[in-house]
Formats: sequence, C-alpha cells, structure tokens
Amino acid sequence: MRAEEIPEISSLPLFATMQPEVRDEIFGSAFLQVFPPQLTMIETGGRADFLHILIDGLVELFTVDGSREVTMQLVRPVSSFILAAAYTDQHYLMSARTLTASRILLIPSQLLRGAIARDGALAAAAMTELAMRYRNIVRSLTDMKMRQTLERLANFLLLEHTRLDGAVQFQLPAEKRVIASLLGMTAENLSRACSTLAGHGAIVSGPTVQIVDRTALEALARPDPVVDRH
Amino acid sequence: MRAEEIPEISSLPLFATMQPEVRDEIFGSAFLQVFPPQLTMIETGGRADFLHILIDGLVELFTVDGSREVTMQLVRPVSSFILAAAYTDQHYLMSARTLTASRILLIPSQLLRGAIARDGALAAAAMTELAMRYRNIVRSLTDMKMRQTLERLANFLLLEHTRLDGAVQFQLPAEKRVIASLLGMTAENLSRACSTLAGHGAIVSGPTVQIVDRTALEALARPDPVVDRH
DNA sequence: CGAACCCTTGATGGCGATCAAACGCCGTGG
DNA sequence: CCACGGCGTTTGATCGCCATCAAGGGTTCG
Repeated sequence: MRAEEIPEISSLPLFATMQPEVRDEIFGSAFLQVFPPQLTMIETGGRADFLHILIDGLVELFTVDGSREVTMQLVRPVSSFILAAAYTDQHYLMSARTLTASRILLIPSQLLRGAIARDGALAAAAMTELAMRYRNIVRSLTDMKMRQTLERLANFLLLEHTRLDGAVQFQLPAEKRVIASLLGMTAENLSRACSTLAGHGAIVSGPTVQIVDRTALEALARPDPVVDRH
Repeated sequence: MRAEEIPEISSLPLFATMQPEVRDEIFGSAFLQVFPPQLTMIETGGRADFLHILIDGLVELFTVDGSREVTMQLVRPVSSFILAAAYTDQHYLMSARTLTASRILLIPSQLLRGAIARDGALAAAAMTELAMRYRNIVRSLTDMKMRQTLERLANFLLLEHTRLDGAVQFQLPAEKRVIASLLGMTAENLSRACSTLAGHGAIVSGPTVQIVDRTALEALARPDPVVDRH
C-alpha cells in the first residue's frame, strides 16, 4: 500500500489503540488489492479467510436467494467489513461486490484472530467495532419492520444529509436500483417515491438530491430520536 | 443466586473460558432478580448499566415507535442479552420485557468492561457472542427483505422444529400476537397463514404445532442452506 | 449507430394491513 | 357456581401499499 496511507489506516478506530509492533506485524502480512467496478469479491457461503478494509471506492454487501438478490448495506471508505465472519471463522452470510473501482486491504483472518488474542487494546477495538455494526443492523431491521417505503426513503435522505454536514445538494451514493434494494423496495417504486418527496422538502432529480426543507422532510420521516441517532 | 446454578452459568460460552478469579469477582457483584410476567425492565433510550443474563423464563426484545411496537427477538434461557449496549456504554436500542416470570442475572456494565479488558479469554468469548448475535440479526434482516409472510412463518416453524430435536409436536414459544410481530405480520394474518400451512405439512391449532411433513414444509419455506444454518 | 442498461411512467394485480365482529378462554366478582 | 368482562384468536370484508408487467426515453459504451 502507499506509504502515505499507512497513517490513515492506523488511525482507524479498529487499529488506533493497538500495540505498534502487533500492528506492524499485521500490516506486514496484509496486502492491498485493487478491484474494478462490479466485481464480486466475496460470495455467500464462502470461507472468511480475510478481513476486508475498504480504503477507497464503494462496496455493496448483498445476499442472494435463488435468482434474486437484495442489497444489505453500503460500505464506504475507510472501514472494515465482514469482521464477524472473519473473527468467528465462519461462512459469509453476505456477498460483496465493488460498485466503483476500489482498493481493499486484506488481512488474513487467522493473523487477525491471533493479534486479537494477544493484544487487549485491539480486542477492545474489534469488540466496539462489532458492537457498532450490530447496532446498525438493529436499526436497519427496525426501519424495515416499522416504516413503509416512503418513510424509509425520507429517513435515508435525512441520514445522507446529516452525513454530508447538511449540504443542501448532494449525489446519491449509488445507482437508484441499488438504493431501492437497500431500502427494501423496487426501482419503480423508488422512482415514484422520489417524485412524491418533492412535496415534502426534498427534490430528487436523477442522482442529485436537494434538501430544500429539512423540517418538512422530518415531519414525513418521523425519525426516532433513539434509533436514528448514529 | 442458587448455588447449583453457578456451574450452569459458568458453563455458558461467554463465561466458560475466563479466569476463575475474574469470574468470581464478576459473579460476586452480580445479583439475581426475579421479575413477574409482562414487566418491562429495559426501555429504549435508557442507559445500559447492566448486562442481562436470562437464567429462567422468557424475554421479549422489542422497539417502540410512537404508539406501535414491534417484537425484534425472543430471548430464551440461558443466554445474555443487550451485550452490545452494555459493552459500548450506549443507550438501549430495544426495550425488553418478560413474557413469563423470569430470573435474570444482572452484571454491572462497568464491571464487565473492566473484566473484558483484563481477561483475554473473556474478551474473546464476548467477541464471539457478539459476532453470533450479529449474524443472527443479519439472518433476520435477510428473512424480512427476501421472503413473504407465509415463507417466514414456515421457516420459523422449521427452526423451532429443529431446535426441539425434531419433535413432531410442540408448543409455540409465545403468544401468537408476539410471534406475529416477530415475523413482521399482523395477528390476523398469522392466523390465516397458520390455516394455510395445513396444506403444506404443518398443522397449527391454537398454540400447538404438529409437523406432519417436513419435506412439504421445506418446499414452501425454501430455507437457504447458508443463511438458515444456525 | 446500435445495443444494453438504467430510469421513468403508466396500468394492473396481489399480498397483507385494516376494520369489524364473533368465538373461546380465563380471571374476577357477585 | 355462574355471570360478566377482558383479552387473545379466528374469520370475514374491504382497502391500500407496493410488486409486477409493460413500454418509452435517456445515457453510455462498444
């Protein structure tokens, strides 16, 4: 990996507090791989031989059932994914593919487990990371069970809006079909829902979003102060 | 807690491998509490001051949105719950109530965090526990997004059937209204779905279930060999 | 320039929610 | 002991959200 990126990766919550010598050992055996867009690098049911860390690009986690697939989560840089499978040495529950060209750091699972066993600070960080991801999925499940599609879209846009520090205008992070699947709806319905939001403070035209009235959007989305605090 | 139960709790995966002296310290400061049925002991948004371990009884985890609530998970003995919130010292994402009279062991979160920091084996066990729960929620979310209600019910019954070592007849673990909410459907629809299953190898009459043709039920449920392996 | 592919828009249908009512069970109190 | 009321479950009727099917427009890429 590029020399200037080592500090950036080291400063990830997962690696920030660990012992430097253990970190050097892990990074020494890790390797960076560059993937083109639309490449499935992990398949459901496979073995989790590596912890993946997305350095750059965009990754989609999804599940497959027969011929149908559903997006579960978008992974943005810089963050790790499939930590749970890597740590417990089990099969992947989700597949992963790149949405854009991506650079991904691969850390052998076995090495990671060894390091966690030896380094208490790393163990704590991994635990925190996993706990955060757990809580995020609980949020997704809640969202799915409690809200209908329009509300989910509205909440999604509110979240993006917040993530981007309240920028009035921004781009959707992925193709609409992917967003639709992530939100548990069809592309057709997402399109209609986007039009509907024009009357509720959000104008979505193609891939660009304008938040013109956050209050109105919140009135529709009714974000939960506890569940939706990220 | 009763003397004869200490070995049972100690043999939980979470506590089995830790150092005996740390375990004694934790258990020394833990206390057992008895709750009547239908008592909400944890409210969404509250602080996670204790790790809870259900020794005996049945607990429902659920979320509240305005006036509506949704069941997220059933907790059966003996197992811990809300580990993620307790470890990260954050607010509860879910509420918890007893469904039957229950005995619950309460371990101060702060004490737990300290013990995890000192005891690598406990840290590893906690990590595994959390990873397992993470994977279970991923399964729930997949189930929710990919299947419709009848399939979800069928899969639920298959899971119960397996859990009970293939017993031909068994009781539903909770009231149907709770099961319905857990499966993301209304009580009315669950009732109809139960009748429908009579033609697919499962006879549900009131709270009792008979699996008369598992193959037929599986044909309807189409369980995923990866996702549904628990 | 053509062929995918994505997005959009419209028409239709079905799954499941909602509303409504009756039944059975069980506790309480007369 | 029985009457009553409450609650969970069941069954029926209806509604609405959203999926599906279908077709057209726009963009990208070979």
